[in-house]
Amino acid sequence: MNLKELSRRLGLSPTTVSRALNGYPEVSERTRRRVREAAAAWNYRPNTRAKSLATGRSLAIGHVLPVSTKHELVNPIFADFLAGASEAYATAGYDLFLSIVPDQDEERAYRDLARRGTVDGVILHGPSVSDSRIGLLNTLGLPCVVHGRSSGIDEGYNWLDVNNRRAFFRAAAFLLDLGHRRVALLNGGEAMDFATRRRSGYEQALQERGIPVDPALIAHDEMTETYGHATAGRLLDGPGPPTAFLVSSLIPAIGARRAIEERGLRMGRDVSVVTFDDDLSYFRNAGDAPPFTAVRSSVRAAGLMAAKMLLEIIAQGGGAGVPRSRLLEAELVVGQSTGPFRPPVR
Amino acid sequence: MNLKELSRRLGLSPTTVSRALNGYPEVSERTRRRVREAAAAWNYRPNTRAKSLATGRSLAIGHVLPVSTKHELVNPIFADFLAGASEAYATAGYDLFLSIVPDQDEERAYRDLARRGTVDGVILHGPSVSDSRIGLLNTLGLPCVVHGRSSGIDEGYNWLDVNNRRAFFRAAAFLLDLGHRRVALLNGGEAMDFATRRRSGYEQALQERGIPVDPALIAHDEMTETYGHATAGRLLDGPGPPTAFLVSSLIPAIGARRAIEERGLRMGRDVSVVTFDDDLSYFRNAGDAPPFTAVRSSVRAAGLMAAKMLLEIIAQGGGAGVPRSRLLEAELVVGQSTGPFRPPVR
DNA sequence: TTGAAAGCGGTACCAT
DNA sequence: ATGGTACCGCTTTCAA
Repeated sequence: MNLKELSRRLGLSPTTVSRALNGYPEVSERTRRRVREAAAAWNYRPNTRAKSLATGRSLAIGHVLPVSTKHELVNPIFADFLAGASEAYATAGYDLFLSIVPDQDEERAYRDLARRGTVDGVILHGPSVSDSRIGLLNTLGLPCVVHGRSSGIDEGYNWLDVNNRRAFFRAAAFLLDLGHRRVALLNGGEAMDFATRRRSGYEQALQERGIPVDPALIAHDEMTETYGHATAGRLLDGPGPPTAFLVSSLIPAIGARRAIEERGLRMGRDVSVVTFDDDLSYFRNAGDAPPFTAVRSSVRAAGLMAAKMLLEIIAQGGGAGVPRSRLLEAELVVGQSTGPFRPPVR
Repeated sequence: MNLKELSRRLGLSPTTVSRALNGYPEVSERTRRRVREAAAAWNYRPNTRAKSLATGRSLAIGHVLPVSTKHELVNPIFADFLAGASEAYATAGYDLFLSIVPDQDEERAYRDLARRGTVDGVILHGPSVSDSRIGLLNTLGLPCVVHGRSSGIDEGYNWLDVNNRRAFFRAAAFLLDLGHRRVALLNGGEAMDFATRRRSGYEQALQERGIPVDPALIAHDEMTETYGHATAGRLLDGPGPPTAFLVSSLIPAIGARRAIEERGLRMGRDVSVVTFDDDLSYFRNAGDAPPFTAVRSSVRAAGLMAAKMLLEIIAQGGGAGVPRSRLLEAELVVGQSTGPFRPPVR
């Protein structure tokens, strides 16, 4: 069932039917209702491709996700972000176009997206410091919202981020105030913008307490399970092992916990592990929202917000308006689950 | 730069340029080369929407993912499956549309997808026993590959699945042969096809060893962290607590481990936890591929295979050919990481 | 081997 | 308030 067919059955022109369905004011209410009912009865759905070819808008949003060629694994949290974004797209009648590309191909992916007219805008994931993609998208004229920020970028851009610095400041402060003196930081790759902010929060907490920052306790790498396992193991076996780990993501934390268990150490008693992923600490939330779940819900919410932001920008012409931004404050949910988080008494 | 523009610059007709670019044989090699070079030089990319409108094929595949309205969380493993599928689509020139819908809306999502001509085929995720979506897609004439299977469906359909039954048989047998007598099964929702198969493998292992199946040790629910935490806690606090847990997915396993840690029990010594997610056990793989990573890699591979299967089906007309299927044997990677997995000596 | 022209399924301008 | 028609960018007969 297409427009022509439907209009023939109604004895109307395609023009009128199109107008009726798309809410144009010049259609009489009687006609509109007739058309609406017929469309529903015949189960008519406009062909998206034809529609977007005619309007010039694709009614789709692209999410381009770089994956490391080295590890090929996707941050699992990403699925929740997409679920949140989907919700926004569904209500706005947009499709979600997903493009998972090896990181070295990413620039080409954006160029293609723009040239082929596949999407009306994109959400940019995993920004690094001075991320070149932001400028590229600007040049291409493709509206964009960055999930995260990119320090070093001068031009205005739209972003939604969590307060990584504050979150890690608070997490580190929490551990230090319990008496920990050797807190290791298992951070993300050095080029990642979030990693620099998290490190800075961690360092500030130490400095405010007059505790020297020990570079040996800070690690930067892609957040894999192997990385968490190897790094935690190395630190635990080395001189002056940490009594607590602050881990940037769930995945390396799984590895770190395994390293701890392998050494017969008790979680939360001999060694504490605090994991962050986006805006929530991996502490325990006493009752119904366990930590990982809480993180995931919040990421889902972030996806929803970012998508809405992008849709608004597109609705307003997509051009260079005032850049929008939103900073989600870190929420620290503290409890006692895998131990009291206190340092062991020597 | 579009076709018309490009052809004007070349002094050729759009027809010839189109033919040259799409590999039609009737174009002279000289012309073809000229066109190819010009296209590359001018960075020409055909407009996907126009192309698919003209050809009737959308050059896109849809992944429709049902999410529980209750929990709204997506199985994180899903991101890896998508990454694998993406790889197949990228090489074939296909796009990936993602549609994450509340489970009660799913039927409408499929109908829309088919009618609006958004995609040439879909991959169906999370099939239940006697899943009605398979028949629906058949009716709609939308080529489809099921990730998983659906017992109770008579008509032929295409699927790719792991050997859940055998995997859980082996995992349970492994624990029982170490001397465990009370092995709890934290399974997925009762309606899920994979859950029935996993349970059946688990039960067979018990029966073969003459150990009665205790229904109190078997739990079925959506695989959330809360579920794992609450269920494991309840069983540990109850009469005749299990000495081992066989958990169907990483997420509830995180909860279960937390319940164990909270009770001061040592992982792998007082209580063992074995997690499955798709075709790999959550045992430890000694060196460079830690368990969770191994699982994810294999899911990625499954995504790649499923996508290739679907693309072949579409290439062959998409119609009702001989249904294809592929059963991935479970791979059991055993090692000692969070303890020897032996039951505690009483 | 190349080109002209008629669609694909809509939208939107210009008439009426 | 409704209809005719020229596009949107590409493919595909059909003719030359």
